[in-house]
Amino acid sequence: MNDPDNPDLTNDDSAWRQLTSQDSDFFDRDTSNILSDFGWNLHHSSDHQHSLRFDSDLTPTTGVKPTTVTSSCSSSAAVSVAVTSNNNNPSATSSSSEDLAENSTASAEKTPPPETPVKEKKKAQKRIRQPRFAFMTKSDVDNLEDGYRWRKYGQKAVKNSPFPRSYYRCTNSRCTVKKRVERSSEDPSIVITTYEGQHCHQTIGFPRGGILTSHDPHSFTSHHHLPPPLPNPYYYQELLHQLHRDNNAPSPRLPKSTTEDALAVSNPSEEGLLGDIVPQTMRNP
DNA sequence: CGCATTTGACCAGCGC
DNA sequence: GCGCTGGTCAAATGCG
Repeated sequence: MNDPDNPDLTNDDSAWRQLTSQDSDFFDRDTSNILSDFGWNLHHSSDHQHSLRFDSDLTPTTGVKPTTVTSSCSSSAAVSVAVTSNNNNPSATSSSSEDLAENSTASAEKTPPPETPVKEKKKAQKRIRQPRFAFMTKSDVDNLEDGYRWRKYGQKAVKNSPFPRSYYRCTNSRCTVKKRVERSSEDPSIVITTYEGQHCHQTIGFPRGGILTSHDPHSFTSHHHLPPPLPNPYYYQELLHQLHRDNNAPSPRLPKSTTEDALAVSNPSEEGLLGDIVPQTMRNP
């Protein structure tokens, strides 16, 4: 990889195309329109900032290059979005950074001593990279309610951050979804949550259909003393499905851009996950 | 008692 | 080979 602090980002020119606000009239449209071009929808609030990042490899056979879309809105509704879709085509991603999720899970199934059948079984399992996405939420609460139950299985101090990173697994025994939660070192009020994998079951907390939309800002603003509610979990699930479909479809029209642009959006020297996810424009408005 | 959390140990990957 | 870091395991502990 090119930057250990930002394992999800690579400087590999062949692996990334990048959009920035300087990139043609494509960005004259607002963020929502941009996302809708990908079949995605953006939901944001006026006083809670959300940033989404998708890191998916659902379509290993498509020729679609990994794509990053970043944007920020200068209006009072502060929105910053970083969307990345990575296919799993080995030829398209020579950087080992693309294998972060796989590595992490492989680590979880570290070569076991042959004495335990359970571990042998684990070893025999073929790891499949899970789609990941991350988003930022301004909240005093670390573990935001998202409709699923999570069991904490680890906590680690993170380099360049005074705040530890917590690791959670979905409590559903058949569900392999994990999430990482950490606070931004620059803005402790921001919680960075990274999901890996897709739930294979329904939520336990939210009724289906309660998706928050940008047309309903009060969904956020009326709960100043509560952790900002996340959009309905199905929202993210559906986004991932959208991503899958789009990656199988003809490549969306994207203006070409330079790697320099890509690097300008996320400074590799920034701290860990934050530097990976948060566009510069959001961190330094 | 069952489940969740805490926390030190362990492992793999990577850079030097 | 060594050290650093991220990620996970698993025993101990806490809690309802």
